[in-house]
Amino acid sequence: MTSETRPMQADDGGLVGFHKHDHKSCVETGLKNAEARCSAEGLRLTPVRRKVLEMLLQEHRALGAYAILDRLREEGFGSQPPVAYRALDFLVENGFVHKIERLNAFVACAHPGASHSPAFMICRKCEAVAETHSATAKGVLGAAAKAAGFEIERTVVEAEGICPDCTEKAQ
Amino acid sequence: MTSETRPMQADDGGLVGFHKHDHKSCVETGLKNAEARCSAEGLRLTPVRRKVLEMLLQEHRALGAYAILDRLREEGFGSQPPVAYRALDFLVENGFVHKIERLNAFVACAHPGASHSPAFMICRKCEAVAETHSATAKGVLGAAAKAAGFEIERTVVEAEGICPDCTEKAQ
DNA sequence: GGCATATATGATATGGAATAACATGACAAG
DNA sequence: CTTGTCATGTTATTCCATATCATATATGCC
Repeated sequence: MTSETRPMQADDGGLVGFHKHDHKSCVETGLKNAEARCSAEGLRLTPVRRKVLEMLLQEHRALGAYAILDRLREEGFGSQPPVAYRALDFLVENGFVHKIERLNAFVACAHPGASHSPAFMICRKCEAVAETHSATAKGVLGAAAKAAGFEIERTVVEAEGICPDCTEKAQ
Repeated sequence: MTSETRPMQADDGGLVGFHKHDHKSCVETGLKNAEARCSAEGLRLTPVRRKVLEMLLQEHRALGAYAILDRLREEGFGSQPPVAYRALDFLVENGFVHKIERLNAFVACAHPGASHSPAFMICRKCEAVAETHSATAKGVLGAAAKAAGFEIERTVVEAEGICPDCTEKAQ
């Protein structure tokens, strides 16, 4: 479930999620980062938004909107769908959170600040989600798009499969 | 949804890649192809399944499950969600149809028979969907995955933006 | 052909995702 | 204090998806 127990692996340039790492600092710096960027850009990281981001930073997996909603209710926030969706909209719009289309669920961004077209690897067993950049993939697809006269605004790149942990355990 | 109200036009009539083409033969060959493969592989292209495939071949855009369901009802088939979903499951499983995760909707495969990890371009204005192969994108992502020890089973590659038609019309 | 088995379909019910529409609260600027 | 703006709360609805069970139909075997 959690990433705490995963074996250490070689650095691969920014992939987060299947690696052992200092998870507490991961949450802290994530929140700090968001606060910094919000105050810099005049965005308002309100209590609900902050709470949702915190929840997502605590997991390196995707959470569905209704899972988020349940926790919001427990924490005394509003308990109706729009409460969660509005917070998520804000976080996604400003790059703090990504939506995993394959799962209709959300993960905290692992490369805060970096301008990115992210790509994801989703483990279908443990539901862990790792993020990596896909500038290259966008470039390749971009060529096809250019040839067709299609103007890309956003890309969704998600790979589904088995993470290293679950591969090991299966043996 | 919106795809019901958008009239089929002779001149934009099927955008397989946003190109003009003989759309009637497009449907015919699509069906013929499916029949051939099914009889070759011992699959059963039953009336519902065939009808759903035909519907999707007639549009080069994604149809939601409930839009499909509406038309099935009109044609005298069962009118409950599982009827549509079961047919779609069969068609997707056997590569005749793809699901567009971004839209929670379905398109007929434009490269029948080819073993592919498809990639899609989705116009957010007219909802047209073009399919292209993404072997390259998979290769690039595959490198990152291999480095991480992640075993890719399936990829979702979808670009959202504006198709050539809508770009022109906007001017 | 006639029967047993597997598969496909039909219908009911339910749950989860997402948004529309409307009302309220907090707060800053004039 | 009023107005405008933004965030939040609430209700209701739409759309996507699946579990379940009953019935029908095709297929393979005798």
